[in-house]
Amino acid sequence: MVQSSKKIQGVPEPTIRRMPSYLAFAEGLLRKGQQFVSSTQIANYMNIDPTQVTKDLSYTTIVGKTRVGYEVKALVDVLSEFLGFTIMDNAFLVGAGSLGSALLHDSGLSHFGLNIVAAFDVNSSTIGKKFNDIEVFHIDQFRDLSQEMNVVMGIITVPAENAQTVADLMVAWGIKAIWNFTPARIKVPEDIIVQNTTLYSNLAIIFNKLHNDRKEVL
Amino acid sequence: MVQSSKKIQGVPEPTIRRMPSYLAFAEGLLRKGQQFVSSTQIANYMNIDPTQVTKDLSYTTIVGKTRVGYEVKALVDVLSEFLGFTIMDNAFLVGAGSLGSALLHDSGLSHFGLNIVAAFDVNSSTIGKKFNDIEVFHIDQFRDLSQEMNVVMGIITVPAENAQTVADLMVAWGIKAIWNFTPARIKVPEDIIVQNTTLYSNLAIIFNKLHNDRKEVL
DNA sequence: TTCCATTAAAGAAAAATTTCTCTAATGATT
DNA sequence: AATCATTAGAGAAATTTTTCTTTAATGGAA
Ligand SMILES: NC(=O)c1ccc[n+]([C@@H]2O[C@H](COP(=O)([O-])OP(=O)(O)OC[C@H]3O[C@@H](n4cnc5c(N)ncnc54)[C@H](O)[C@@H]3O)[C@@H](O)[C@H]2O)c1
Ligand SMILES: NC(=O)c1ccc[n+]([C@@H]2O[C@H](COP(=O)([O-])OP(=O)(O)OC[C@H]3O[C@@H](n4cnc5c(N)ncnc54)[C@H](O)[C@@H]3O)[C@@H](O)[C@H]2O)c1
Repeated sequence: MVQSSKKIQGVPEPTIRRMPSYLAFAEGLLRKGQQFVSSTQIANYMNIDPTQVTKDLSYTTIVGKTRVGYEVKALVDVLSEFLGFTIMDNAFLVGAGSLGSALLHDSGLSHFGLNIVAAFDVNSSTIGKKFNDIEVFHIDQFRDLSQEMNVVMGIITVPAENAQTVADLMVAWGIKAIWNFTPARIKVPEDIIVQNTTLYSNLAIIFNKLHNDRKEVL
Repeated sequence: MVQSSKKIQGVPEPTIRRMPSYLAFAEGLLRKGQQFVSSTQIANYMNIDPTQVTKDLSYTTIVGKTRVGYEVKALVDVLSEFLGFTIMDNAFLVGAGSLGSALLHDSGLSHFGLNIVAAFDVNSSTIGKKFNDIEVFHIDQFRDLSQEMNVVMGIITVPAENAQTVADLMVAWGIKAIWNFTPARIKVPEDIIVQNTTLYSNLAIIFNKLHNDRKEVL
């Protein structure tokens, strides 16, 4: 694949995927008042190898104490910081349908550094509504608002066939990253970050295991 | 990690994750009336390497034609079959809140072989409601219904702190696979299949790229 | 105090996944 | 008819990710 010439060997993607779960676990421990947590404990919770945990955490600045583990409070702080959950990024959501409105409702997103400032749709019956204090505007107002607010991310939750149209619009108005929930793959300029989140991939994995287990009667 | 003694080297998980997108693309081509599709075309759509596509498809029974590619209709059939989307599996959903009701609304799931037969909640204001013809029952009715219908999958969309309680309940009533949308990791017997779908992982990946790009001004 | 078991961390090894290379086939072009 | 360019597919190589091994540290038990 043709990539931008130099690719600064960053943090492995699987590592980044696991980190929000480490964080969620650590936050739980913090609430319960636990002061230290070992890689063994985290690994047990996650159902992975303990060395995987230490290796993952070695990408951050945290240092553990032999025979004790990591300080829970420090772990929460370091992971939040590392994952970029302490910086608030503004986002627009386009397609305030069933999935879109669920995302608007989700306060977890703002907890993790994503601030959805407005939603857009074309369906007149949803325009003007508010979900969790986020108002739904007509898509034509996209232009004006994106310039006013400092919006870096666009969330696409329209039907798959409209994904490209919406993506083009987002690119045109200077959005830097797109979180695409449709099964469609969108074409955007190279410098735009795209994250596809296809729930059906997860379904496929469950089915694969489920149906294989059925055959595997031995 | 301690795994069940023999692990029949199956299809790579990354491959399975890509397949639903191949399928969605092929279905689109089929609707447009295109008869053949090459790995190059698929790869271009997916933004991956063409040999990745041929390698992935080599796990299925389809055979391509040199200089022509794969027959679109056959590709759709083979992938649907391979991914288990032609077998209908029954599922229960627990937690008919914002995410839960979005999933109930989503007809994509039934298109991909998942038939949500009933939903459960504890909130009296949602009990009795219907989403997309799927009724919401009180969680206490879980027992009776799971025995009547042949339900193999449980979908968890309750707040994270209640995930384990719900999982225990699902296990107790003979469910084989759990699709967990909460950030919490649940503990279940070894033979139960668990698929965690944490949207915040995707968010972490976007932020990582977005914030790195900001620094990487060179 | 002495010993022991548990732990983080670093590096090596193994395993999994992706990318590259080559070959043979074949439709299209000259 | 001959040539060319594109393709699937197989196997090798490279890369990435996970797991294993070793070392050193240290809190708690004897
Ligand atoms: N609902 C789910 O749980 C779920 C699950 C997985 C994937 N998805 C995917 O998410 C996407 C949305 O699904 P949904 O269930 O929310 O659909 P939906 O029909 O409930 O919502 C789509 C919304 O987009 C709006 N819209 C359509 N075209 C638009 C445009 N050009 N500009 C702005 N708004 C537009 C519609 O008016 C509607 O409100 C689909 O691609 C679907 O495959 C949904
Ligand atoms: N909404 C989203 O877009 C979103 C995104 C990512 C992750 N999530 C996760 O999904 C989960 C649900 O989120 P949500 O936004 O739908 O929350 P929600 O509060 O809208 O819905 C939760 C529902 O579960 C019900 N419930 C609570 N305890 C229950 C129990 N013991 N048995 C049965 N039902 C019970 C509640 O009555 C409520 O209806 C959370 O863990 C959240 O982190 C949600």
